[in-house]
Amino acid sequence: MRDSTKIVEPPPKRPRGRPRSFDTSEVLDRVRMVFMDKGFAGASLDELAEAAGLNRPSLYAAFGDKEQLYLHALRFYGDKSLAGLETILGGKGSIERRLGQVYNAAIDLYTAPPRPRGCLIVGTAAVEAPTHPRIAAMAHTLLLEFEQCFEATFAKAVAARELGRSPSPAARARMAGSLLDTLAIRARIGVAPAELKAFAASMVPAICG
Amino acid sequence: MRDSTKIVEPPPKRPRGRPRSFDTSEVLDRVRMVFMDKGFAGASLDELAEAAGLNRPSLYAAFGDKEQLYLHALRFYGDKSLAGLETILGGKGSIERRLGQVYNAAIDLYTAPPRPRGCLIVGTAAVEAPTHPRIAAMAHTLLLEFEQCFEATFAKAVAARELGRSPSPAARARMAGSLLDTLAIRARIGVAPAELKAFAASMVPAICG
DNA sequence: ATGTTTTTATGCGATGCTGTACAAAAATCC
DNA sequence: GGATTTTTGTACAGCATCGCATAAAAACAT
Repeated sequence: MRDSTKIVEPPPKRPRGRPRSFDTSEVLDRVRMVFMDKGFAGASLDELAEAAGLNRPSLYAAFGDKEQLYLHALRFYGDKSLAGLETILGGKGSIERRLGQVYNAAIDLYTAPPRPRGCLIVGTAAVEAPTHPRIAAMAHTLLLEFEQCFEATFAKAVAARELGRSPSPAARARMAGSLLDTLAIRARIGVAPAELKAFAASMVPAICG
Repeated sequence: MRDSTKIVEPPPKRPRGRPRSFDTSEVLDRVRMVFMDKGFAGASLDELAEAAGLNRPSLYAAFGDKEQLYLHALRFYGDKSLAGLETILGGKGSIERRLGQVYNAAIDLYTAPPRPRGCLIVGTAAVEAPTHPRIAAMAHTLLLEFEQCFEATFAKAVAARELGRSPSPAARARMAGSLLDTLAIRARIGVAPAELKAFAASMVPAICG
């Protein structure tokens, strides 16, 4: 069934051998779910492979051992979350409105059915910090990136005379990031979404005040 | 070497059989250390027994299986922490000063050598929440008790005209408890104590403002 | 002293988990 | 079409872990 009109396709660049039967992003998403449910230490490779829809050797070949697989999932999750944060913070409306949207979106994710899982970084990466320095380092880096994103946004709001100089954008960013930590933790241990949203809503004016 | 003067000793009440060779509090403390290092899922009963200085069957006989052992350690840790919190908050000085003392003490504990371990509740109990409802429930209860302790203190400060009516003591308590969460998480992933203390110090006036 | 009760200590069976080896399958290159 | 390359699926060896069974030890009771 070869088409004779050989269009210059965007170089598909099929590597060489048998093609993979899975999509990397989807595997990392499914694997992340398992890690969020059971934690890093509590998740077995059998569960991970089954959730990913492939078998252990394929997982090992594609991502390495369990720690490396987790790091891949963590990086992927962090980047996606960061992109979402930037999108919301870069949107329209007052700084208070955008901050509120960030927290509502975060709480929706943290408490999404079928069960609240909180945040991968705060809820599962932090536990492993004492025993897995690389996980600790990546978690640390990601939280920093979140705060930098907040800080840049607050700095712009100050420049636009929407916020006062004090507290500094950095200080406000620390408060904003800190609030995300708490929401993630409390969501995971079962605090109701409505309660979390009420708390977040009460904190937004404090951060922007 | 029996003393003839048979003083009415506080009824030692030796139960009946062979006496235990360990002290419950000390075992729970040592076990807690292991749980804080490795997490609940990551800690093996061999490690726990060795750290406790006794063998597995004794652990099982005294506390039950791993989850029950963890729950014992968690309750013990929570009660001790709560007592420490009450002591500091019930002490002398302005509300700001006492709050500052709370955070400094917490950060010292969270970052104590040989390595930062954060808080048992936030750092290890939260992870297990989706898979161990009883752990989640106890963690939830403990965080509530912390907040109630804060709230009572703020209410007293309001009654003493040291704080304004708004934000409410409950709202201030949520902020105060939330800050502890963040400090515990960040300590565990390696943020330096000095940085944590600076952040906490900057938040105290915000909570008391 | 003998018996009873409770804790200790050793050891074991069963299960689960990790990581890899090996052959079949599916694609490209020549 | 045949060779090559990479992925897939099954199977397996090795090890760790959990929970308990069983016997010895250390106390009290009579």
